[in-house]
Order: sequence, then C-alpha cells, then structure tokens
Amino acid sequence: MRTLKYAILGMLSRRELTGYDMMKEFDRGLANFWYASHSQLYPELNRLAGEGLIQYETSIKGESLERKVYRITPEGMADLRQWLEQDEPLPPTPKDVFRLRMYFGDNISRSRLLELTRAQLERRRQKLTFLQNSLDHTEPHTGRFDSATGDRLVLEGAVMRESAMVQWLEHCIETLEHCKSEE
Amino acid sequence: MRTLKYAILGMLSRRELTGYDMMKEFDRGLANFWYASHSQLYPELNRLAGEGLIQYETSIKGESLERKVYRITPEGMADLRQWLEQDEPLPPTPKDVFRLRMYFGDNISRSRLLELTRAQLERRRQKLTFLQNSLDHTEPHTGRFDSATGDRLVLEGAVMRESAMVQWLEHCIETLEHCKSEE
DNA sequence: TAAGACATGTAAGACGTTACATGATTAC
DNA sequence: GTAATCATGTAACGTCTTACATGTCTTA
Repeated sequence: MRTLKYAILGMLSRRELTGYDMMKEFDRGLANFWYASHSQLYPELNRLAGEGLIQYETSIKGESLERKVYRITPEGMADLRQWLEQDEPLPPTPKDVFRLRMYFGDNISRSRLLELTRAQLERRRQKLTFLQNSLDHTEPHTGRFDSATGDRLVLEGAVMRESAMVQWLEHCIETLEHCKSEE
Repeated sequence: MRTLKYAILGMLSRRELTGYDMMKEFDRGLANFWYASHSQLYPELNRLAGEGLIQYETSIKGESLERKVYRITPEGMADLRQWLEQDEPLPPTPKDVFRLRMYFGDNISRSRLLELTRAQLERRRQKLTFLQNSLDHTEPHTGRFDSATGDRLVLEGAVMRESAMVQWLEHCIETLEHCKSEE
C-alpha cells in the first residue's frame, strides 16, 4: 500500500523538508498515527525522487555539511490527492501486546498481573497528560479548513484514544481486585 | 519479539487445537488484539514443535484427511509464563491510515473529506454494534480469576476502544461541518 | 454434484527493525 | 574538548502479505 510514501508526500505538501526534518516530524505530530526509522525513510526518499514525485536541492550548512532539501512535484501532489480521496474498508484491529498478556493472564498469579497492569496504567496516564498538555498549548480552532485543522483533530483523537486506554486499564484493575483468590 | 509465538502458546494453554482451529481464533476472540495469516502460522507451528515448546498428534478425520492436533509442553508453559510476567515499556502508537488522511485532509475538498469520514463512521458504528452484541451474549463475570476473565476484559476493552473511535469521527464531522468554505 | 468448509503447506516480495557506518556542526 | 544534535546512508535480519499449490469432507 506504500503508506510511508504518502506520509512523506503529505509532509512535503506542507513545506520543504530534509530527511532529518521528517524524522523529527515522526516524533511530533505524526507520531500519533505514523512513524518510520531513518533506515526506512532515506531509501524511500531516493525512490520517490527516482519516480519524479519529489525533488531535492543540495544545500550546504556551515562549511561542508550537505543536506538534501526536498519538495513535492506537481506529479507528487496529484498522486497524494488521488490517494487522500480513496475510500477504504476498515483495517484490521491494531495489534496490542498488552491485551494479549491480559487475555492469557490467568496463567500467572493475579497479584503479578495486577502489578503489570498498574505499571501500564501509570505510563498511559503520563502519556495522556503529555497529549492533553500539547492540546492545551495548541492555538484554538479558527474556523478555517486548513492544515491546523488536521493538526488539531488528530491530537484530539490521540487524547480520546489514550483516555479510553486509561479507562480500560482502570476497569481491568478493578475487576482483578474483586476476583476471588484462585486458591 | 516473536509475539506470534506467545499468541500460539497462549491459545494452547487453554486447549488442544489444530492450526486451522487457531486461524478461527484469530477471527474471534483474539481478533481484538492479534491476528496472523495461515502462511505465517503453519511455519511458526513447525518451528515451535522443533523447539520442543509444542507437540502434535496426527489424527485422521473421515477417510484420510490428516490434521495435526497440537498441545503445549511443560517447556512451552514455562516459556509462556515467563513472557506473561514481563513488564514492558509502552509500544509506539499504533499506525492508523485514516488518521493520516485526516491529518493531510486540507489537500482535498472539505466535502470529499466529509464523505470519507461519514463512510468511516458508518463502518465503525457497525463494528461497535457487533462488539457490544458479543459482550451482551457473554456470560457475566463470576468473580473467579480464570480464562473467562481475560475473554471478558479484552472484549470490554475492544468496545471502549471502538467507542472512542466513533466519538472521534463524530467530532471530526462536526468540526468539518462548521468550517468556513475554503473558497 | 457443486459449493463451502476443513486442512496444510511453500515462495516471492514488501515492510519494518536493529545494527553498522561515517562525518560535520553547535552549545556547553 | 566533548557531548548532543545535525545529517545521510547500507546490510542483515525478522515480520507479514499475497499468491501459488493441493487435497478431503460435508451439506444442500
């Protein structure tokens, strides 16, 4: 499906970027729904340039540090737009290792499972706080339909997703606490 | 991390199964957090048997249809238990193609994006109804800590996750509807 | 008798991670 | 000067999907 391709084209539809810049995006806004390692990104950039969907200019920073500044071509924009307009069926449920542990949790002691769940909850709460904070520091919705609308919507979505996860973990803890000892 | 290995060991910790049975599990309870294709499953079963973590007996169904009925060995149970007890950091956010489209949605018309979002919402609502229905037909929590506890908890988690997705899509539609026309 | 379910595999290629590899620039 | 950041790649390996491949059993 080449989704990474469209993540790259999307970023470049907003502004010119180096590969390194894109890696930073994968740590910020995009982190809420996509990411890639630099070892996956750089070959894909070369491939897209070969396909004529993006172009780059080499710029020198300082004395001799070369960097490739990419921008999207008209062909790239056309490709991106046709992909964005596609309607697709629901993807399979995202895999979740912690839920897998919970599902088979009756193979270990209830107390150990509770410990693991509490630890997970603590980390999820921290993540939720971070996301909520990011959202609070975002400029409010202006009423226009632009890239800031997308920024805000996915951040709000991340908060809602993470809240649901926190609530589920709290529910798991409550359920496990009220279980009779298996002995 | 060989997660499929532990999904298999987990299933076999509950009861004996053929590979075909496991494929059906990936369409039922496990579908809410893990899945695999049969072309991934069968080689992994052979590998686990080679490692001594599972064993099989060949049984004949009807005249000549051979099937391998797998069960977990004590070594397999030990391996499963030590894995279940592991505490792990949060995994990266699950990838989500629809959120990617929403993030870059200002590259297409607001009306087309609304169409796509409404179509997505309809599918999510259907899925939520199905999950809610499955939950309603599950026997209620008995108070014991057993495999039915895991069954129920992950199903409740799936409902919560899907509800959050539905709410987010409703919020997206409302936001997009109140945007001024970009012209 | 035909369709759908039961049953198990292999092969090729795409996607993704971790490790290897190198070098310049900036801030302390 | 040294650590963090900037900057770009390749190689090996593991995971996952799609296609290829085959044959039996059950139900209508």
